[in-house]
Amino acid sequence: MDLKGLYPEKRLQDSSIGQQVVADLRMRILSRDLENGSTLSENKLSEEYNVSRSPIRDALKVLENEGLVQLKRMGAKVVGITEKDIDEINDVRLMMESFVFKHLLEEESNDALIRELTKIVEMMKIAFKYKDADEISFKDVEFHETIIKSIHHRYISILWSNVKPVVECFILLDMRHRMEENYEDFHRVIHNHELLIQSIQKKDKKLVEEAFYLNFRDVKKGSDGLWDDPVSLKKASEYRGKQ
Amino acid sequence: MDLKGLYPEKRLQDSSIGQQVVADLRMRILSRDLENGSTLSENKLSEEYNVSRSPIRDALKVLENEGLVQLKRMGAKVVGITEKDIDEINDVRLMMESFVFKHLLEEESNDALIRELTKIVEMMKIAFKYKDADEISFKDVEFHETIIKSIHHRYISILWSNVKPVVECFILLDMRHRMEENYEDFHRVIHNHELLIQSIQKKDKKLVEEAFYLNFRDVKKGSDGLWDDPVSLKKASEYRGKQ
DNA sequence: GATAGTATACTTGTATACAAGTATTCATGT
DNA sequence: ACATGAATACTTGTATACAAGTATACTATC
Repeated sequence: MDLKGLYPEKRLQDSSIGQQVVADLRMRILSRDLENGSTLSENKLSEEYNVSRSPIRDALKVLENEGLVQLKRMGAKVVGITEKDIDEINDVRLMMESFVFKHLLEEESNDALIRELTKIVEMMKIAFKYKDADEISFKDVEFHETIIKSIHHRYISILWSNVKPVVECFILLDMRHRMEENYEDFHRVIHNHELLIQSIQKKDKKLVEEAFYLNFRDVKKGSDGLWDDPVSLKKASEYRGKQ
Repeated sequence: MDLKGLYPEKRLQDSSIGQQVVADLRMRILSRDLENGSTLSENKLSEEYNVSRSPIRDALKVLENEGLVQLKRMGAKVVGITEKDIDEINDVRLMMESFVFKHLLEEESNDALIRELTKIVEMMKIAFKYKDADEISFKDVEFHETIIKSIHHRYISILWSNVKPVVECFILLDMRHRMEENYEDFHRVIHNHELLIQSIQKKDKKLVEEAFYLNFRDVKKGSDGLWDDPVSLKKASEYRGKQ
């Protein structure tokens, strides 16, 4: 099988071919390696990846669910994402996390959650120290996932599982981009997460919303223009760290 | 192919076998025809439905996305839904529609939307007049979908598309149940939708949230106990109208 | 040259075949 | 009686084959 390798391969260790193809295609779409509006053919893809049509079919179905392709009568049309879509994803992330926080207020203690989040941020710092953009990304996603899952609300978890792959993918590209262009940004990224922990701990509704808002706004600012700039995107997608 | 036929067949006219199986399995899971906790085998299902494994596989993947089964190493474990899950679905529906309304406030005119919603409610009334529980259900779903899609927000639409099938399914069962047990409820169902239209028209944030809340609360009240009562569920699932 | 009709090369959806892996069962040895 | 281990019957994931349908291109006709 011939993946483009934009997605960290160690994360695909025990995955089926189908899942590997999904991860690869997703990265290719978000990084514009596959042009928006172009049409993917199951046959051509299966040739390109040197696998049969079965895993390709599976992959395209998953991508359709995520809104990255449209399965038409003939071929899968690449939809991809623009700057506006990133804003919209963050819209719904903010919506979901606000929802979660409302539920967090009803719990008697958040100690376990706080502890877990603190651990993740500490690991983010290590990843930052070693300039490992990918690891920072995964920890970032894990941070937010941990918050969401903490309220054990089945349907908010299902919603999250449907946006998570795209979020993960765009954070990966975003962080790689920052690592090259806005290195100092990471201090703020980490600071924002610490702020979030504090405000959750204080159960201060206003503070939390501010922290959420700050986080998503900084995310936007740091990568401004990235998603409509094919050159930066290509660079980011091919970034492999400095070590 | 041998479907159980719990899902209105006319809606499956041009669907692929895979899609038909999804709809059938979904209804069977929600109506407890397939017991929660039981394990589905691709082979057994393909025998039962007299189709090959391919469409069954597709179906199970879709159901996994919706959280109705868990694809384990051996077999698909039926998760199904309880009364609590219904509450949680309505939680996220309320969250999503509140989000949508916030965006609606920013539009200069909602006339087209109001017109569309009014049309749908009128059709609901006709469906009610003819005691067509299924058609009422579809119009109910269409009503909420119309609101959600009206703001042309890609990711809220994607989220909706992921919960829609389950919502549709549980509304179907719910309405069939009411048609037999709480017939008079429909007046309130329709009234609630009219209320919702009015409050959207007035752009009154408070009124809308009240209307949303009322709608979802009444939904809950009207079908209280249904989801933990296998007998009622079975009756509802087999309901075919009085004509 | 324009148009209608046909042939061809694609497409998807389904069926089937196969390989690799896992649970279960049953027999064997202690 | 109980543990160990091999045989069996399952499972999934992938590959391949086929049927039915659709777009494209070409040819024949006006």
